[in-house]
Amino acid sequence: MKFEPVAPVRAYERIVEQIEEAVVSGRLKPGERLPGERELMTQFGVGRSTVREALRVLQAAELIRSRPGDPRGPEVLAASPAALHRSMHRLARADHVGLAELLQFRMVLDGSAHLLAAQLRTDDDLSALDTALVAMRAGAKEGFEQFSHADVAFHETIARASRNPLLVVSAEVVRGVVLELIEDKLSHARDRSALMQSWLGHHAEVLEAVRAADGELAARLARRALYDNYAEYVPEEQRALLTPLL
Amino acid sequence: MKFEPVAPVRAYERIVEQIEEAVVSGRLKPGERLPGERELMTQFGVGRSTVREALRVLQAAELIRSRPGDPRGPEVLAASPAALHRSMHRLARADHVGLAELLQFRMVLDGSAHLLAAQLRTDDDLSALDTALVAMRAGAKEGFEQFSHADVAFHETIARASRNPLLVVSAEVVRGVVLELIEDKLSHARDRSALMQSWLGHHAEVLEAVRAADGELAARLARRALYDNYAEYVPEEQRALLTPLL
DNA sequence: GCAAGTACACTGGTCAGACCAGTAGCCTGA
DNA sequence: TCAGGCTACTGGTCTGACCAGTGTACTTGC
Repeated sequence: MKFEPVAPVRAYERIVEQIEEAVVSGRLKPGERLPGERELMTQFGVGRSTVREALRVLQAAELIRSRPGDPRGPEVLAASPAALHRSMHRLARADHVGLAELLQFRMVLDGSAHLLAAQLRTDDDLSALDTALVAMRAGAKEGFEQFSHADVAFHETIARASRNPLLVVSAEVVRGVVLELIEDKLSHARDRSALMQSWLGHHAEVLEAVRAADGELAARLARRALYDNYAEYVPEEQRALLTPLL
Repeated sequence: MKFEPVAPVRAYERIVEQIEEAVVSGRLKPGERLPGERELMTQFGVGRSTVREALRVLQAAELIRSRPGDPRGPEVLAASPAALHRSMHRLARADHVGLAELLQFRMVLDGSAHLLAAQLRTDDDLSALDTALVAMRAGAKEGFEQFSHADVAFHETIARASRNPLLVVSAEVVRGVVLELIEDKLSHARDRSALMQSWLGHHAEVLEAVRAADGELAARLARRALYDNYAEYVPEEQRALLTPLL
């Protein structure tokens, strides 16, 4: 005979559960409104502070948003990767997850995205990629920031062409965290224009592989590009984590 | 001239920022204690409800834990993937993500985990995998639930051997969500023992590839095993999403 | 009739004070 | 020495209050 350990369940947690269930199950759709706090406290039969703590938790999870003065009540938000981004960022800043692991993960995700994109891409995807690459060439002349924006757009186009929202979101999150970790080093990079030229070359190659529907090649090129551009910021003894992916 | 939009900053958010900064920067180490709520309200110069809402947010982010009655105050927790797990779970349950996408993502993650595990595995990893496989064989005789447990353990051992905590967590989360989506169908499966035998065969093959340090083979086998076992639950017209990974 | 402006009811954010169940650690008595 | 009880204090919850700010409906001016 085995018993489960029990933990006291706080009132606010029960409220969070109920509302979260209603949101993720789709019974409450994005844009819809929750009753106001005073109404919720009668519906749940608790005090306002309890209701508020529940709403705080839901708000921190990016499920709802409440603004003072709005008589329509708290708004149910569309699912967004913001919470995922935050928790991954926190985890990354904590120990156990360094740049090496992040970069490795990004090589995995980006590589797979390229693989899938190359095999599932439509003509629309290809032309979107063409324009993205053109924008990168233009951005390279204007400045590093514009170039970065265009670069991000290119990667997002690839991810979208993979037809997998989880891949899109994860890749986006990991890319963001990686960039945050090295943006200071990147901004001190000596020869930015050489950097941008190198990236442009990589991207053009990748695009050709995608156009040729050669998934393996596109994936390998993408991973290689990440390695070439970022490995120098990874401590030397950890680069062994990355090389198996090349 | 461009101005940034401003959002009013709530008092509790400032408190969250300060404490979070102290935690992630390492100024507050896991196991250490925060002052009690009444003490915090004097330090921050706010009311107790404000302090509590801040603590709720931090608690939802798995940064602290507070228990009533403990005179030492709220405890700072070690960084854990629990929050990441929750947010990814929520995102995956949200719409736009069906079984096909989940399975595709899982094939990507598991495949990469196997690839890395095969190339980075130590002898300890190999013996852990051996015992996991033995446990699966034993579990197959006892019942489906024991078998499932052992199967999960095998996958987790692989993931850990990949040396990437992000991969471990993501794979675990996606596996959990996939299982949630099809557990009812799985429990109605006609011939469970044949199912278990098939899985056992797949795992043994994979293990040999890992032992031989053949990453490509291990990855391909792992993806193929997932496809063979789960593709039947994916609507036919969406299986095209999965085949590029085989 | 309609647009601009205003008043108001109500929202969420915050505070103060209170009560309760439950805990950690001390303190007592054997 | 140690089991058992005591107590001061914890976090969880409730009530009631005030405020700045908002959306709506109404009024005003044209």
